[in-house]
Amino acid sequence: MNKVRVRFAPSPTGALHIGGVRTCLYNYLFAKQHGGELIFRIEDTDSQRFVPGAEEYIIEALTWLGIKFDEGVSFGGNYGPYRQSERKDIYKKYVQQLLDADKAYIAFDTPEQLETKRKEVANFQYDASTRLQMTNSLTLSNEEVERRIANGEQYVVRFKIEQGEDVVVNDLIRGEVHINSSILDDKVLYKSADNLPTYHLANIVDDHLMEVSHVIRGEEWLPSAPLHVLLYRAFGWESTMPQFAHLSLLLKPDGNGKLSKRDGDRLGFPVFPLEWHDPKTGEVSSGYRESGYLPEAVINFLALLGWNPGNDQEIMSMDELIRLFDLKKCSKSGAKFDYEKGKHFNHLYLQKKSDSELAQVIIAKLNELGLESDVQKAEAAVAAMKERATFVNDLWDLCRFFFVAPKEFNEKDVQKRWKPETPAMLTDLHAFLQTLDTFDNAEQTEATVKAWCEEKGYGLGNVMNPFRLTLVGEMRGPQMFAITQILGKDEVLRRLAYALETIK
RNA sequence: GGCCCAUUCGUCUAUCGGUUAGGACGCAAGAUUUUCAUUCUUGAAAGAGCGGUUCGAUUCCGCUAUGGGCUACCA
Repeated sequence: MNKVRVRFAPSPTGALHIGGVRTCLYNYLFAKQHGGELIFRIEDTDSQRFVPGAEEYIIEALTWLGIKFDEGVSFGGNYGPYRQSERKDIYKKYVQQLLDADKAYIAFDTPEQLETKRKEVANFQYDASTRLQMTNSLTLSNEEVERRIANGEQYVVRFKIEQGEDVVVNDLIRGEVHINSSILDDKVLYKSADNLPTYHLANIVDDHLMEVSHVIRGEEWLPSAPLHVLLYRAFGWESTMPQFAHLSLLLKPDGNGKLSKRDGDRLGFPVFPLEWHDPKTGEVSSGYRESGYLPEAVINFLALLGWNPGNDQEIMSMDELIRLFDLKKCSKSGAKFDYEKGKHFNHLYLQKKSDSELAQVIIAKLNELGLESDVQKAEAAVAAMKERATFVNDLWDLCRFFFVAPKEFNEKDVQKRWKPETPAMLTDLHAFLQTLDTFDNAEQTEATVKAWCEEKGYGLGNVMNPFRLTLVGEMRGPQMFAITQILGKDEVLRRLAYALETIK
């Protein structure tokens, strides 16, 4: 196999969709597995849809996820420029080549004229059967064409597709896909209005010039793949044409259709890797990073949506994914996006993090709130609580009570656990705890307190449940004596006393 | 409408003609627990339909149905 060179080539029209992230990931895995290169190209041939900030967003998102490019926009390389809007001269040359070879022609039909044509004629298509009835260089004299251009009349260049040819696309995932060229229309390759090519032309020229070996992209491109094959042929580049692999789409979790930007907010999960502030609408969309996801978890989860290693293994690091990834094992059918499973992966990856690393989240929050930050205590709290957390953001909610004493007590829990005899018992407990030196050994404290309860004839539950209420404020949390150990004697006694004063 | 792609538990999927159709998420039950979780165990849960090919089809072929994509001077 020749040198593997693949590209990820988004349009800067907004935030990078999670499906786009997956496409990029697969390209990355494939490139790394074969010791090849991943190129980052910006396809901004539609000046109308350009959104400022999108390019930076895409780079930041992929960097966060650990996907690295070898060359491209902002990464350098010898095949630039990598932004299509900066390659106008290159495209112009190749369009001319097609024109000279009579494989393309100039057309003056305005969008409005085409629009009315489509309304008049059912299933109208600009192709071999209709092109001779239209206003183009095939029906106009050379002089007339030149006159119109000289007059500044706008035109497009269309690809002249011959009819009746069986075009074969050899897809690495789907096998051979046949399409008859008769159903293809004479695609617009170039627009004089903005001096830019359309996707199809730019794509072929760039992939050829950048020596791309494999085109791994979404299934939405499969119908135009035959057109691309025809273009390679028209340029005489068929022998070096890249191999194609069309990935199945990510579908909405409910109902029908492919996953869209709107689905995230509608169904309550992010569809973007990072939070996105739309500069045009001012709309804010949530992101995986801000929601407390770990990049490793997102990668692992995404990799499995449409691919699997062929066995039961599900947990894989980026390195393992690189080693195991296989285009042939990519599924042909679309995958509904399963948010619950994504959460599960994040939970798993969160558990793998060390206490000291996760404690940083608590420290940051303490600093933010102007509270005293105690690294040891934060680590102990995280150690006690992390297994309950799904997201990084859950950590503070879970650990909060260790650092902020309850001011109020959950009413329902009080009703259920705070019995008439409780104040007397807890007052008694308070006095007893005062006699202990330290709570540093949870097991020992537990044994001591249990023995005391027994001696006093107090039911364990009658003491422990309201005791928990006084320390936590509600009936939740880890083992009681893990709590007392972390809080320490002074704080425990203080909370106990406060609760006895407060709860009526 | 036309063209293309697809179809195994609710969801993601394994199976390269012969299996009690496996795993994971989710769900249910049980165990653990002085609380809430976590965890563990167990369970329910699938080859779209109809025809072929074959000794034998989830697996190969065809049709139908269903889902998806494309059908722009958007990518």
